[in-house]
Amino acid sequence: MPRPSTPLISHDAVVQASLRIIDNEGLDSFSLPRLARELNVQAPSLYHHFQDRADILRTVARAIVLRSRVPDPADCRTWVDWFVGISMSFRRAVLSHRNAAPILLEFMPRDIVVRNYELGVQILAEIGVPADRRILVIDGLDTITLGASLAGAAKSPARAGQVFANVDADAEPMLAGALAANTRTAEELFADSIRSFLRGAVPEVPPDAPAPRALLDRYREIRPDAAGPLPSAASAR
Amino acid sequence: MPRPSTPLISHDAVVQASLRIIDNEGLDSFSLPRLARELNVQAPSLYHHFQDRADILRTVARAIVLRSRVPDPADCRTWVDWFVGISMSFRRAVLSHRNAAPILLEFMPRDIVVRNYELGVQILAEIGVPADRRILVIDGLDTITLGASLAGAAKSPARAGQVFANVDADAEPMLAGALAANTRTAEELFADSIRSFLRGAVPEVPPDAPAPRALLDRYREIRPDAAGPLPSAASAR
DNA sequence: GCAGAATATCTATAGTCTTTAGGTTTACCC
DNA sequence: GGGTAAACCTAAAGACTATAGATATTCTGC
Repeated sequence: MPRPSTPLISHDAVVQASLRIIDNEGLDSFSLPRLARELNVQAPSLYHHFQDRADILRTVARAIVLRSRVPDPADCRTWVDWFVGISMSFRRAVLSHRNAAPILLEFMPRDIVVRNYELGVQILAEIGVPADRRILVIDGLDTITLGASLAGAAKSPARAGQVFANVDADAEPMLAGALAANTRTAEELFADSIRSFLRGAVPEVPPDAPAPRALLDRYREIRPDAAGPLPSAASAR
Repeated sequence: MPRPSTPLISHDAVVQASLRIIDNEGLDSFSLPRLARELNVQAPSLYHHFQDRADILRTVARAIVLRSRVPDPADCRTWVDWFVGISMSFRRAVLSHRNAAPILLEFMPRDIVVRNYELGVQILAEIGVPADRRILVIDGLDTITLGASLAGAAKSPARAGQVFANVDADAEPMLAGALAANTRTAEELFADSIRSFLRGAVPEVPPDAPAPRALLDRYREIRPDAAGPLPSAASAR
């Protein structure tokens, strides 16, 4: 069955099929024969579209991260809202394919992330953060966001909702007590961590200072693809 | 050559040999035949000591994390020093085997980390952090530390020192400018991120409040193995 | 509307890797 | 000193990545 009228394999179909396998059967189940079967094709045919296995995984990683968005200016009353929004969007994108976390660690498309940080630095400049502290803020956010997303995704699915697992109330009484006293969900903890970090890293700008609206609107015109509503929180708790 | 007088394979020897391979040749080069060769042994012999490949990697992950220590009370003038110290110790332990980061993501020994957090919660209680906010602090620190360590380790070795790679001065002028204005090393940025987070998460306790010395000393007596000097920063920049 | 080139699939196969099965010799225990 | 268990071995099954080369279809230019 050589050369069909319409190609059986496309980059998009490969990404979708890969994510279907990884989401439903786990990363260990992903292999070229398995992926080929999902596409009704023989494994070596994939090499006509991708250089090697890593090339496929790189493409999958890009697709996951590309679903994260710069928040809609309308949703950002304060400058803090913007940073919390972009971080949550990334986190949800990662957690919606939690089995793919190891792929993201290896093939994180830094260029996509870096592109969005350009606007982040502009916002910091606009609201009055000194030049020598802007990288501290951006790097800190990058770290917290990536770390929380990957670590959250790596949790066993059963304990995905819990904040900490493996806590023994006998061996760690205070920690167990703190967990009992905690009222926040994992997602709320994440958002509050971002807010706490910003409060501590930028003490001279009040957290409820308004977002620089003109800047956000201008960016939206330049790169309409980057902005958009946050994906649903449904499966990303 | 069956059953030698002294065993050729031991858990410790396997961990050391594994790390030697992973550090020098990369994680892709690690395989049971390669490990067996390093130990002058045949691959299936490893199954007499470990259940499977994952069991070996789990053991390696534990060994890496076990090298992180609770800081020496003498080095902790303030409570913030203690949290910065424990986080830096973990980060250095991970970065001293940067090629092993994917192993840590999959096999992170949460029980070791959790054990140390018990003392963290006790410190927070002692200095007056309200019960319902203690998990926010511990979880935030956990996230930042794990995220910064894994993300830092995942960087290509050439760019290990740089804060951000892939920044195009034409496409991202403000970000490039911020990078130029940054005076901190990656390690200093990490420490400052921790301090910023603590300042923002615990605004009611001054960052220079003293560490609860009695608590730290008591813990050191109970678990002398956990405490100790930070490993050298030599290769963990 | 056809020849030739390029394309998209296939089959076959080499070379790894993980893991199991089962054999062999040495060390340890009573 | 004899039996059992430990710690190694060889052989091989089964899966996966990747390459080589065959084959039929579509596209291009005339």
